[in-house]
Amino acid sequence: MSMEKTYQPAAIEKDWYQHWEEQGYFAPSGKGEPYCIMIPPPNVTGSLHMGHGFQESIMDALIRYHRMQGCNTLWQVGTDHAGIATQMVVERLLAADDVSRHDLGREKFVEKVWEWKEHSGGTITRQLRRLGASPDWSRERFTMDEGFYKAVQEVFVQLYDDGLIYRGKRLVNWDPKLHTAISDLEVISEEKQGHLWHFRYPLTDGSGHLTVATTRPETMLGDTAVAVHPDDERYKHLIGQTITLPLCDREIPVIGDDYVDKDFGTGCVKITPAHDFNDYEMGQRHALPMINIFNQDAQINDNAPEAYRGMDRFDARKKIVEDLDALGLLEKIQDHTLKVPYGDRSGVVIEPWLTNQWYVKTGPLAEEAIKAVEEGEVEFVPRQYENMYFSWMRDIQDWCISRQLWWGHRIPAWYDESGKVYVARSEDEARKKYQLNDKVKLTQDEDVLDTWFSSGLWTFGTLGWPENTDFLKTFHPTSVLVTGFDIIFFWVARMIMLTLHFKKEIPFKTVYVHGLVRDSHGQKMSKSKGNVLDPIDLIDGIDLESLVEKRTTGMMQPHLKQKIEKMTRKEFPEGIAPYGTDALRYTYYSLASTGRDINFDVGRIEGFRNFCNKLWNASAYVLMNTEGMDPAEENYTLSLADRWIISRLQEAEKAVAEGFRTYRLDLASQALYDFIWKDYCDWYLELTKPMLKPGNVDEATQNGTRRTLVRVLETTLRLAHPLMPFITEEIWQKVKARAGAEGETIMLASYPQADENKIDAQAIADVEWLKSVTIGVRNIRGEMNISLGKNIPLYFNNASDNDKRCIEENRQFLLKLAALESITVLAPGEEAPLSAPAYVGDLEILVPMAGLIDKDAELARLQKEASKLQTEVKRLQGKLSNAKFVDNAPAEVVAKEKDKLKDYEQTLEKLSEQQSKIAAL
RNA sequence: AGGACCAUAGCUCAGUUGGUUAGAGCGCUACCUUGACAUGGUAGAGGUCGGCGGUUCAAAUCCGCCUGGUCCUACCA
Repeated sequence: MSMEKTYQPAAIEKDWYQHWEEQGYFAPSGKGEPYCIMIPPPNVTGSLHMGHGFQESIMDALIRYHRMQGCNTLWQVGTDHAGIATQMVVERLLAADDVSRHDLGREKFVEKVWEWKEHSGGTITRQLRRLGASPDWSRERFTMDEGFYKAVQEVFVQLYDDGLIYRGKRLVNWDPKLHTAISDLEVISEEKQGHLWHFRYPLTDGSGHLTVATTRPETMLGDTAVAVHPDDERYKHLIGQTITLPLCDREIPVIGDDYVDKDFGTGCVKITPAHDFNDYEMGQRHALPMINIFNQDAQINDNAPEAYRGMDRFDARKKIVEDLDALGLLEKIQDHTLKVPYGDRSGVVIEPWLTNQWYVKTGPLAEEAIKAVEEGEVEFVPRQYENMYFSWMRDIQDWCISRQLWWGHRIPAWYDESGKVYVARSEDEARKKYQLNDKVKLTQDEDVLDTWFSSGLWTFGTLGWPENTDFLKTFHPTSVLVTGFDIIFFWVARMIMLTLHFKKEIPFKTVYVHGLVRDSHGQKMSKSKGNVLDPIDLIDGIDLESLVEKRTTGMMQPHLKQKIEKMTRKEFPEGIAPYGTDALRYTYYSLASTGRDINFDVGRIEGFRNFCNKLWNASAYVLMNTEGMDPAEENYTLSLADRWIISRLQEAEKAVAEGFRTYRLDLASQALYDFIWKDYCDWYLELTKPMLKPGNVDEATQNGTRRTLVRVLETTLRLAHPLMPFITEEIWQKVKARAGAEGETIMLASYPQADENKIDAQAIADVEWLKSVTIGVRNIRGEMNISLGKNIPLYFNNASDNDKRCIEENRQFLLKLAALESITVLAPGEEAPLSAPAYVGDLEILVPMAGLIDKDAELARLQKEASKLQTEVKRLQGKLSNAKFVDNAPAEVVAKEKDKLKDYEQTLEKLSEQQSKIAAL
């Protein structure tokens, strides 16, 4: 069974994936404890980015881990219909043919969207396969699925009947480009440089004027009051009087309200209840009229004076400032920094606008949702994210759930001709429910629901609710939700609220919150920064020209093109090498610690590609040395090395399990990496070499070595499989027979569990001894530039009984690992040749200098060692001469420090003896 | 304005309940194509753990303040 000289991921990944999928290995086994993860449904228009890659890799590791542990594992995938995003994509396509959705009409347009979805939607779920993800594809769901729509309707109707959904005319965040309301969370406020305009508003009685300051002059057309603080000595006598609003010639009152900050601006605020959230509330308090001055495009409407009608809001602003200036009413213009709200999809300034919308009354739902987390029913990992959750939940606003879009779940509400609303699952049901006869004409609400409304039902809606299906009974509540903190409010909070209300149970037991993937300098990856990495490119590799091309086409700001090109060429002069899926996944795991930012450094993936190659080549060695072996051979004895690697394996298994238990995949992956590279490859494989050399040891010991070699490898592969699925499967298939393992696939093989009884403390201690001695010799060789090709004689002096035993038992190992020509143990009093020394406790390891070592170089080496120790000795002496330390610290700690000091002092003494001996030459 | 998180080697990151000569990978230096692996091996250099104070016998670790960074939430028109 020969293997390629280097690991070639591209050669095996697709085949294995296809095989697994065809064999149905991803589906729940139907046996064992249920374990379920629901994918946070990515946007159907999306494609796989680094953040997805990271998240899916984590979920897949958790799923594979539990599947191998015998759980009945369901990982359910799907996408959400992303109302606004998807509608925009399709509209843009239509626009290319100069067609608008209004040309097509609603029904035709929605058909087009479905067509698009069939052909182009779900790119991301296809890309998921490249990551080796193992969800049950047969249960892939979409938020617009028929069954899911049923759940959405059911929830809407029930919430309405429970009094938790209502319709109301209120100010909403209106997107004048997309012509829809959006929720608070979809509004991004950005700090901008603007102005504060000071206008004089004349008092109606002609006795003077008030000066108001505003950042939005155009809204003055809708002013219905001017507010001052009731205690403001400057103005309080004016409360109750009126001013005549310039340009509109309307009389509006001066009111007192302690919302006004006396010290900001002029202390007088113009109040526009129809176009500002704070003014709206003040309007409610003072029963002010609301004058809406904008149409849906945020152009001035017919409620405003004729001169401004039809103008865009920003043009109107300019015009109004000019006109007021002409009237001598512009007092001054100040520079002013303010937060401007933008729509996160459209990028245009959001307008508070008065419309009829549907709302969820979140108060009662939030109360339960807070309780679930407080009482530990739902647990956040890391815990600190609970604060974020609580702070939002305790200050939650009612949730505007209607959207003026065509793509989405249509609101199950009907109106009669007088505008009275009837909520039911269908028009028929509405008639029955509200006892309406056929003469009443009903029309369905035109609006659709916020995508997150349906996403909120994801855990139970996708399992068949409202029907009580077997899957629902088995897998709900789900085990863990894996998500980014950016989505705690959007989604996690809403899922908890809705699921508690409808299922009377939590949606998931644990929320594992991971960080956000950024570039290696902590910058957010974005097209406009040109620092985007595509996970697929890291897997398959990409040449420089294609990468530059990819990063610089379709840019919103073409002027950045040159900069991005330069940066890309500098960072990736050779393009990106193909690293393979397992290396990418391993990189993700190594970064999955508790931090909030994940800085992805391409330098690290290369290291893990090398790691894959290391495992690959170690396996080649194992295969080469176990050819033709009988896995059932019973004539074997385990050597020290065998017992040691088996012990270390148990410890690695423990560490990996702990990493999974605490969601510290960085620690799990590190433990595994160290075990494979440092323990298994660097030491154990080297130790097997002298054992397998003919004539060195008896047959039973050789059998033991072969057995251990292949069995530890086989176990390690299973241990590593959740993290690196492809390479482990490929190798496992080659070694399983020799290791006496059975099964069709490593995916379904059992997961290794640490066995304390297999931890052999003596073996660990002995190998530690062996390593120390070897490293001592190697240090001398390395520092003295003695080639490893040259075998050297070695002397031991001052050996204890234990040292002598170790020397004897490890003679073969020592000869090989330290490349020795001979080993001599000096008897007490016996004179050693002049040597370069290393010390392991009391044991002196001596490399004779004759013909090998230069006097000055050796003196320098000894001096370096000595000064290191001197620093330590000084530190320890100081510590131990401090009575407070000796009196107060635990006796063990003091004893430990004393031992260390003694040890260092002795070594130091020997070093200086040695120095003077050599110096005397 | 309030809050969270972060600051450890040139770079990207670990560091459990306070006690390690503070670790890893990459990069760097020297040597090495040794029969698994040069995507490798061996050895080495490199850190007043952001700053200042405090608690303690003992602080990278706990507390306070400051500086720098990232990000939430709420905003003064």
